[in-house]
Amino acid sequence: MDQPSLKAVLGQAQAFFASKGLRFTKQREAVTTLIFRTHEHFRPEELCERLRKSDSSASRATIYRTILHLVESGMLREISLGGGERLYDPNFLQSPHHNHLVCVDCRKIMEFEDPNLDIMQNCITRRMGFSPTEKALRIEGRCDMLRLLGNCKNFKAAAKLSQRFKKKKV
Amino acid sequence: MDQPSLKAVLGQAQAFFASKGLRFTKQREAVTTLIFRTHEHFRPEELCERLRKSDSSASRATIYRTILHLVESGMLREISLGGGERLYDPNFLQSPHHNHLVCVDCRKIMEFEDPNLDIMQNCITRRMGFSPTEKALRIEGRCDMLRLLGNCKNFKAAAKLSQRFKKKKV
DNA sequence: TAGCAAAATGATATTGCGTCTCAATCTCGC
DNA sequence: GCGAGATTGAGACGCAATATCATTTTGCTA
Repeated sequence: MDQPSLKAVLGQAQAFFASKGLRFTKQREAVTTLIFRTHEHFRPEELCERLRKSDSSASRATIYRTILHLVESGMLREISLGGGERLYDPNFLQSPHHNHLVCVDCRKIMEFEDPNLDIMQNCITRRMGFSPTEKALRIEGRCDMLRLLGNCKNFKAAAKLSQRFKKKKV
Repeated sequence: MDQPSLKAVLGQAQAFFASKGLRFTKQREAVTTLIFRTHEHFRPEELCERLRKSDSSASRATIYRTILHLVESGMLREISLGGGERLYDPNFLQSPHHNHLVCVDCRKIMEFEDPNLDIMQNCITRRMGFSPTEKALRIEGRCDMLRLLGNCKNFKAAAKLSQRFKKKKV
């Protein structure tokens, strides 16, 4: 799907806040802009960091509150990796039906769509007595980076590389 | 699948520890027993609580360490709900291929198996350049409890109920 | 059996992330 | 301009998980 311009996104956010009788303040706009300017998944604390580095400003409390609002609006969604980590995904505006494939080794996340999978997901959900939501499904796999590294002659180097790889926020 | 006796499970754990040159101490046995005596998903902190109430004992540190070992052994697996919560699932010994359906409202978890889904999962994983793991897949849905509660005449009561429902560790 | 080294434990400190509180500030409508 | 209600930000707080480290336990060997 075409990706909506930042301007359109901000408009949508503003409309949502208005519909709730809330104000679209400078801070909320800054946070929203920061979130939707790129298409990266992010951790709230990262966002705080990024905002601190930018010229705009908003306190941690405000950032967390704004995230909650945006989630409520449906523009932003939480996705959870293992390890109790919480990420947010700003990409549901472009592709409302995408799912996530997570690497169990390095936590890298790939997005994908699959209509057949969606159908099956709905069937199973109903079969179990639940009702389907628009929410994503998550699959785990192995992106094979570690296995490839394991084949290196120099294991030390491989280990180091894999460490760096793990730390990289994907 | 038949569920293995606790004795067999303990034997398997002991064998794993031995294979790693580790001891199967009183504490580790107590933790392992507590985990596999029931088939409930659990939070580490809950386990600490349960152990404190029992006649055996192990410190929090030991409990966390034992959990890690059991995960490494493959007998125990981490499953993640949303909200950064971390649960552990002791049921992969009986049904190695089951998946989880999680209610987005109350976090209730249902286990299910579906060979077709497994096949599709494998296809997608490979298509994306990953290799499949034995790891579970997670679907989200709505168990409809909240919707049903919403139909109550007495909304206050419904809200309270739903709160209790949310708090209940399922 | 005594003694040693490695493994294991447990009390405590520390970290990280998220929430809560509350006084100060802002904004909108009157 | 005024007042009510919304918003903000600084800091306190809570909780889960990890790290540290002195002490204890265990298995092995002399």
